[in-house]
Amino acid sequence: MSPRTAAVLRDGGGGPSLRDHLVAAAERLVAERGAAGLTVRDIAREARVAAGVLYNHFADKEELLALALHAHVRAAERALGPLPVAGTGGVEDNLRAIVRHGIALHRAILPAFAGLASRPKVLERFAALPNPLADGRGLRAGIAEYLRAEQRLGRVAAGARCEAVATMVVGACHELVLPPPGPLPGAAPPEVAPEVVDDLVAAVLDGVRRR
Amino acid sequence: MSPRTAAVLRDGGGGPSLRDHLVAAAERLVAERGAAGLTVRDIAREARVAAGVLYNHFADKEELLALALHAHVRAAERALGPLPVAGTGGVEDNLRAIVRHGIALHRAILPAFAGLASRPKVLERFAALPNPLADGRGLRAGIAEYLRAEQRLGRVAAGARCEAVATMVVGACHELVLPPPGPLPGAAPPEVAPEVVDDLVAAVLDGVRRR
DNA sequence: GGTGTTCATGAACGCGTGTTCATAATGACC
DNA sequence: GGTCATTATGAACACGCGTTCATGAACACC
Repeated sequence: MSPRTAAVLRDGGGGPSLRDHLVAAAERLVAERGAAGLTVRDIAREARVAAGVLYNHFADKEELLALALHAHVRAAERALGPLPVAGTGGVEDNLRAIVRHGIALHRAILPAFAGLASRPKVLERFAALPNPLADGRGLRAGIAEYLRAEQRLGRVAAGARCEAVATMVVGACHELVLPPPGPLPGAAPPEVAPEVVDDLVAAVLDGVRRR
Repeated sequence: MSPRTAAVLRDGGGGPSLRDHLVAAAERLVAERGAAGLTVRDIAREARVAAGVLYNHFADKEELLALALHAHVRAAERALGPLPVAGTGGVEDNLRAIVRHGIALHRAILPAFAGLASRPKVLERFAALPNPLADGRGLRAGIAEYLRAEQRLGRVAAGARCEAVATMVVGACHELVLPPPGPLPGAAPPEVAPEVVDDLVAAVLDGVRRR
């Protein structure tokens, strides 16, 4: 890209800066292939820019990847919208929506983070950014909060263990979306059948105790 | 290592072959640092052997890592022992034991697999080995089987969603053990307090429905 | 005791990586 | 129109990786 193009991208009052352009390119690749396998040259090629350019706008590769992951997560959250509000609708329907929300969030986000556990620097930088619902841990907090609110309204059992249930729900969503380690490690996480969601909700509602 | 030492290791009727010695060294490193970051030279150094030696005994690095992971998982399973048997003891105590089992298994195994999602070749080779309880998916099947057996005995509710509950339990164990993506990505997964286990069991038993 | 085979050694190769740097092209300003 | 500050370029660097190979040492056998 020529300096001219850069200037075009930079000025214009709110037009996208080249920095944003680079983050967007990285975000695209992160969504497609995951952040773990990306190289600086991959990102530069996607942005149609020489590799060295990145270092005019970011300290290093990790900073750019963290920003791309952040943008990706934020986009997913925006697309999914908020969790149900306690006191509105039925508890069972709300739980179903929550489970679907969790599955969709994990399906959208998990591949981007696959393999990142062994590269802590990106995760550190990512964690340092403002992350409302970042990594699913925020989702757990949101679900627990919803349950406690319903509990205050008397719509779920007074003795319910809200935190534990939230942990189980998030964990189940995570688990259902994890790709099986077979010979075809497809990039797309598996779909989840509606009956599975219903069973999950039923299990959360009723437990296993014989009555 | 000299060829003499190699011969010493090879013969002796049941003495460990150099191949086993290498797998054991790799297993040690896998347990300590995880399989993702290991290099051939790391493993060779741990085994006190030149790096090229590996290629006399394994096709490539992936084969050795898969075997090391396999050995690591089998060792963890052996150390943990079997799941409770349906019909013996109390259901609540059994569930507690199952949850503890799941947490311990994930704590022992998860770090070894951290970051491996982006390197499918190792996982493929690992999946091709005989894995009874390998990756936690087997644990899910075991828990579901236990619950169905209890159900047949009339000790858990006839309407209980055994598969869904198993998914939630495994997912919760996984979730509790996942290291928070903070500035200190310590190798050791977090401990889990006994009250958390109790809450989880209570949630599994009773659900959240208002009665 | 000589011969053949096995197998560890350690240096080397080829490649891909993140990162840097001198160069040159561009627009802004007087 | 000339000067200057920006900034993209693409070649280059240094490093670490998986892997290979000629060398030589040690044993087994006749």
